[in-house]
Amino acid sequence: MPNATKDRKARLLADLRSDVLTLAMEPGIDLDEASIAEEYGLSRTPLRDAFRELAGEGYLTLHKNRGARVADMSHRTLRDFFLAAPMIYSSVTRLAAENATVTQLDELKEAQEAFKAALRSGDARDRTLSNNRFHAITGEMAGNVYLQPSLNRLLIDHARISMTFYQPRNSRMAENVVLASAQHEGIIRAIENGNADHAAQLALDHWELSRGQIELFVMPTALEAPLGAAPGTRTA
Amino acid sequence: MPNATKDRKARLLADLRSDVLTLAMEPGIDLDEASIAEEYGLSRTPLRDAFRELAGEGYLTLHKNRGARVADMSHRTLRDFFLAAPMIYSSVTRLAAENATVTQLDELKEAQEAFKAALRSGDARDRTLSNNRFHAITGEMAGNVYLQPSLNRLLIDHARISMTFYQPRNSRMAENVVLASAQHEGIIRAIENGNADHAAQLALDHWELSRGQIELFVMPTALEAPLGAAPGTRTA
DNA sequence: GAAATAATTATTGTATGCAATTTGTATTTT
DNA sequence: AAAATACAAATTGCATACAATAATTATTTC
Repeated sequence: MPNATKDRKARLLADLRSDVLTLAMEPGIDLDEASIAEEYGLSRTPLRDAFRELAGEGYLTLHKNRGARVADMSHRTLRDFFLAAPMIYSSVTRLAAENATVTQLDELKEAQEAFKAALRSGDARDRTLSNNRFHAITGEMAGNVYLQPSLNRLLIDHARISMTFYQPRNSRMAENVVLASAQHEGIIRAIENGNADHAAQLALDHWELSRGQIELFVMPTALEAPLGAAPGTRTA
Repeated sequence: MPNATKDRKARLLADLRSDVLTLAMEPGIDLDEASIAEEYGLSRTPLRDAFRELAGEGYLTLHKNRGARVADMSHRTLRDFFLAAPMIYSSVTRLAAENATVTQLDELKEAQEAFKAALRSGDARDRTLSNNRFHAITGEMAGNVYLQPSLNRLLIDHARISMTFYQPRNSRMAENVVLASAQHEGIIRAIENGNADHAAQLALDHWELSRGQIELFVMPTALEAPLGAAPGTRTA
């Protein structure tokens, strides 16, 4: 009577999702059916079912006769990400302002509280997951079945990119995270007031902040070492 | 030795996809596992696997302990469709012009030939499927993993909406289909020349034509009958 | 006779065993 | 010794059997 298989399957799904989002499972690694099935007390049938479900959502990719892998991330996907994100984020946030229900608004505020708590605790995993949840809720608010799948795929990789690039190693980065939190509050207000244009603009601002943070990491300020003088240098 | 189970599963997937796209399977109806499994000579395990796969792509929806249904279409989805379509179509076509390979371009031309052949034959099913394929190829050309899932969902419902609304019942509608074909040719040229801006604009034009066709059907010109004079009228 | 409850049937979800495919290792051949 | 082939182990895919859940029918109760 404790732990129905149904619950174990739900737990598996939730675990895999957050493990992928937080990079606890690295992009590209393949998942062993037998060991995971045993770990969760499930047979391989419902496990494979869960893999298919997660593959449909973009967390995993399935290769025939080769099993499931954590969805890959290449430099190509990073470029695709930069292209698609601002358009989808602003559109979704606009529609969220137009269609949000009071229940959803409460959920959004709740997610934001969790996000702030994560900032205080300094736990990267919590920060990523609560931020992910915040934006996923805006997707539910928008309620557009055609945009939702793209948003959710963006959110998966946004979480993973943040986990690699968002480890505040200087004050500038730390300030940005606080600013991001303030932007969340602004988005909440815009949605609450049904101000669609403003919500869309705030989403773009929010994206720009995130983009800047990522670029800071991808293209750091160059080292300043005089040519040919660096110790340990072998050839020009 | 003929018809490996693998092939039967592939056939099942292809059949279900085209049946959904062409409305041979109506939105909302539920699929019986046992009968379909028998029809295709498969056991229920690979069948359910196929259902999950198609659910991930948006063709079906899965309800727990209630099996699979053909994805629904409501007035709500129609509104969502009108909102999302122009943005996604134009973005994808733009990216297609930037990234298409020669192989993909050949496939696109091939799809367009099939589309024209379908116009000549007058077969609505062929027209819908070849048109669907044309636009799906532009999605592959764009190759943006974040936009593709939304595009594919749009294409599913675009096909279904076209199947209901695009049955040329007057010369205006028939002309529009020929114009749509010409627009396809324009899109091919723009992609071939790598003219992204032009491709994006042509995609918008193409969308507007389709939208107008749909509106013609959703909001037909009103009947002109004098008030109270219609035969068979019962109450005001 | 209508409503409610119980029993039956049908359908979906899971577990196990077997078939097929792939991967790694050992053996053979040049 | 290197390459190629053949064999063995492991992993994935499918089929059947069973368990659990929902839908239907029959029975009881008022």
